Amino acid sequence: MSTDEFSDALAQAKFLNLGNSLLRAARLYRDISMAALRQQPGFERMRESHASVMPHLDVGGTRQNVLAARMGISKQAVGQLLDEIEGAGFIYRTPDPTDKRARLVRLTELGRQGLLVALQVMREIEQQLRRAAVDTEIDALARMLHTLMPVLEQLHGQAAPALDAAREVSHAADGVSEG
Amino acid sequence: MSTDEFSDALAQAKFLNLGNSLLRAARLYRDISMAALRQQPGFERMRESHASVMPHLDVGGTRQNVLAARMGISKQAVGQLLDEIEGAGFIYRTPDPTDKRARLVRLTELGRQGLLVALQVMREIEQQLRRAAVDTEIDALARMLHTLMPVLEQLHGQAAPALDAAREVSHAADGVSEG
DNA sequence: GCGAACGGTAAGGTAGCTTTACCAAATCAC
DNA sequence: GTGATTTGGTAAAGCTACCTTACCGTTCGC
Repeated sequence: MSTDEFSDALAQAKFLNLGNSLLRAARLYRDISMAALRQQPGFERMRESHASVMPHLDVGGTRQNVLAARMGISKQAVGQLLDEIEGAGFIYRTPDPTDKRARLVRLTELGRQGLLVALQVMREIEQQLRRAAVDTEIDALARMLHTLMPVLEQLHGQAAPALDAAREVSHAADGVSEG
Repeated sequence: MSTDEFSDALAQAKFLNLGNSLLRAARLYRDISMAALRQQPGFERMRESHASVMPHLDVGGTRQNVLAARMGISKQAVGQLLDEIEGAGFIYRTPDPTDKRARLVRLTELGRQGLLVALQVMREIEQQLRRAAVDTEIDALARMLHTLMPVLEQLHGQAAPALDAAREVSHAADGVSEG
């Protein structure tokens, strides 16, 4: 491969990158909303991980293992996280009357208010986006992400098997050294 | 606020969430591509952070502080990261002839191959998406993210000041306790 | 030439997870 | 009903991917 060919490929890699765009947009959105949230009285010290739990809580209370499953993280991580959030006053835990091993996680009044504020913040960001960009694009973006998600989930399930064709290019590391 | 009203708000929070969709899509994309990359011989132990450096490298070599600036992380983090990637054989470092303090980071042949494989993997994922979804939507999605990015960047710069209106809802924590 | 700025390293800390190991309650097997 | 297994949760340690503070040597501005 010539240096020119490689330069072209490199340039392509920098621009043809849907994943990177998604990641950057997601991070910006997250940082913007968290900054706004932390401006509200009572939520100054809220962290992203705290916020990520809230939408998974049911009104009637939720078991920790259910939270873990919904969030896709380990029970231990959930337990740790909840310790912090409980300390911050957003949730409380009560024993589950139907199972002596289990505990039910519930939002405190402060936690409920937090959720509402977060909701409002999200609406604000959307409005700002609509104001600055072409209005209909926001809806379209949301719709697209929604339709693409199952495809991504499926690819994620199959993971590598579906992407064997990449091997065609990859003579990589077959007798390559240099430094 | 009634429980019903709150339930509605909670339900809304779960679905009206552009940021969450972005984040989930981004993570899925990332995990899919990394899994595919790791299937290639020579890249079994590559991590996401490793991959994230590669596209920032110039053909002629790049200084570490430049990398740090481009990636938006500290010089120390870059140094650490590069130690690992150097150990894995993807890059090498040479003294900068024009500045005795600096070192230039360059891709090894293996590193170049890695970039090409990554590029191919990305193309594969796009093809899969196009196969499964409406073809034109992928282009539109990329275009939208592209147009929305500056808006997000700007909001991120202003951060909270632009989102004061959220305060209208937030009587939160004004004389709230309960547990 | 001298102080400030810059390129980079060293050491220690933190967030947000994971893995392994465990306990007690609940459920199943028969 | 008793024993084996599963389940809800905790404990402790480790890991990744950063950051902060502190520092050293080089180079630049003037």
